[in-house]
Amino acid sequence: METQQNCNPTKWLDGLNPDQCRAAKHCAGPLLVVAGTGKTKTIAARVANLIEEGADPARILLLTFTRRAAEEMLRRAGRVVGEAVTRQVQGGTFHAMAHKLLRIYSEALGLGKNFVVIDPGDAQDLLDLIRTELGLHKSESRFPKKATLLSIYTRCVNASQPLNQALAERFPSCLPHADDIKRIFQEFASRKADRDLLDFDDLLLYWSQALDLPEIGKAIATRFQHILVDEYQDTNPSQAAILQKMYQLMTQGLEGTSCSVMVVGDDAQSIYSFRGATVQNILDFPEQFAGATVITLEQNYRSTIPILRVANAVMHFARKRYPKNLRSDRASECRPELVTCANEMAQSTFIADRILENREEGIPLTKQAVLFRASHNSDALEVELRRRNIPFVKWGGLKFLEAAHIKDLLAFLRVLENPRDDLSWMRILRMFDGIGPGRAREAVLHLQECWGGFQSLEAWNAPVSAHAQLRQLIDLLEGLADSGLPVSVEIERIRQFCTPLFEERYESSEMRLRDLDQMELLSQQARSRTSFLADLTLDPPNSTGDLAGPPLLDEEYVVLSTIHSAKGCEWDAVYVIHVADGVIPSDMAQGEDDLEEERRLLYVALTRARNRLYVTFPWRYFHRKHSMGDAYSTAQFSRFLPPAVHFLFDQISSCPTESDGMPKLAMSQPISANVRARVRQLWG
DNA sequence: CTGTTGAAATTTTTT
DNA sequence: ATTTCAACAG
Repeated sequence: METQQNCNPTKWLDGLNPDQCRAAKHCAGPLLVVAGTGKTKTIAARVANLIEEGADPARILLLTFTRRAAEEMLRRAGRVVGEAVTRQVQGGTFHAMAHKLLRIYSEALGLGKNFVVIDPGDAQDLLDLIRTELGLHKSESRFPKKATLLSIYTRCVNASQPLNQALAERFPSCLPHADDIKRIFQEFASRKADRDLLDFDDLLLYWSQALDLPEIGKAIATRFQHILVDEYQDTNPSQAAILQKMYQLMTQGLEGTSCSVMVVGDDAQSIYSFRGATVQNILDFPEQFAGATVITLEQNYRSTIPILRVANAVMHFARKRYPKNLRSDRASECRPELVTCANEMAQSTFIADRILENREEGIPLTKQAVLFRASHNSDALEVELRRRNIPFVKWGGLKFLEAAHIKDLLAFLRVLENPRDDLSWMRILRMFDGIGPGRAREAVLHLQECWGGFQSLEAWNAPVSAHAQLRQLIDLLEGLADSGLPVSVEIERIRQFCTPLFEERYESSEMRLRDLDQMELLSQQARSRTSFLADLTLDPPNSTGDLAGPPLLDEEYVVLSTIHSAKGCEWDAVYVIHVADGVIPSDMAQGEDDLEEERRLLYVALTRARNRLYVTFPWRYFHRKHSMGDAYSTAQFSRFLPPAVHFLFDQISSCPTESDGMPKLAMSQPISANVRARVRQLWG
């Protein structure tokens, strides 16, 4: 490569251009790197460089957006300095790191030793519970639902906005209920505190608060010497505050030693404002961190020139642009394709055909991905791929943990972990005959008042229909409570207990029970129940598929992913489907800022492609909304791809009448028997 | 209060 | 298609 002449001939800096090299070798102080691509490489090189220069790997903190991203970077760095060394690097998401630190300092912080992290689903349930208790569910005008309540709450906490402002800006329809919402939130907060429950937002909040305490703050911050943060454009004010405090305390506490903070991001790729993220964090970095060095990486290493032209064209019409001149020297004859499909079926057919064609031409399935706005956008395609035996893995779809039966299982584990977790108690008790929300609450109240181990449940005046089940429950919990048995054994016993209950309660109980077996398998790797529960909530497996074990290296599959989940990834061939108005931008996006975020979302999708890019949309699509009359309507191409930019594409129109009679291509050679088996197992 | 039934409303993105 | 809500019988 021609770009390495300015670098030292040190191997971990090989292949970096001068700017990347500067970022990797930056020794002390704040550093902002604004970049579209080449970030992963730069961060990995910097980690390696720090270690080679003598930094203690255990005092490097690498904060990323997903755990997968952290692993990838450390894997790369590990190739240079050795895996044994990079394993010591502290890496993960803000939330996971918060959890780790809070476990260490829980007592000093006045947190219960056995605090439990609750996922957004639990938080919603708790909000719902409070809402009904306060009798707000039957007010005359429609009261916001639990999901809405949680997003309002999250917004207030993460953007540190007062409730009224958040409501006015993002949820104007809820403004009339402001007072009641406030009451719910107050109760929500105090109840979590009473029961030692922390939701995702609390994790950040507690970390931030802990840093304000003189002793503990210093102790936490000086554990580290160098902090690196990826995807900084998608951090929220709460995370920025943590970073700022951390750095301040580090510089105070480590006088004489050099320390650094590096953030990497791209304002054009900020797509998480719905979660409170703000691009302002990147823009304000030089002010918030005095003396910051700023490096811009303008060279795009990923995409070919024709692909980059399309991406740049999309951003060209952006209302607010932070000019960046992305260059590529990857010439190509191959122009992106803009495909109008007659309907969703035709779109699926087109994609499946192209995937196989590209595979014939030497692009393995693993280097191809289909991206879309909403997870259900791939429904029809999934049917088609399955029909043709094309293996695929879907990212970011239904969350495994959201399944009722998995929550049931976790409720048992949580009660063992923290008997004050009344949410979980309610969940368990409601499985029994004759116990509904009312009785369950009664029981929980009873337990709270006179807790003396699990047998206290016996003293509660339960309905006769549930007596036998309750007796069994007490035996189960007592048998497990302080037994020191591994989690997998606990799950095995719980499974036995649940089997008759599931068979009565659920339609497809066999499938659900098999899921519990998967959980048992998964838990065999866990160090303890505590860590098993925490890992599961902070880094949930996406589907049953993730539980079937790590995919083998020789397995071939196409990735189907929401655009959000595709962040930071790249593929040789990328298909972006459903690029229609109403999908991208989503009908939900109302305000101008929302629309701009949708535009960036499309930009992110397009720039995932290295060599080949296909943009498709179905012209006629089916409405589920009004089942009478007009079930079909016609769509238009996304407004972000106006006719003026169509010349950058090869334009194709695929008609159903043409392909109807044609023999469909199918996977000709078996890819590998175990993929088949796995695919069958997943969806059969 | 529970558990069932049927009608009505509602669909983004995720640590 | 799924979830939420109201109404009613036990």
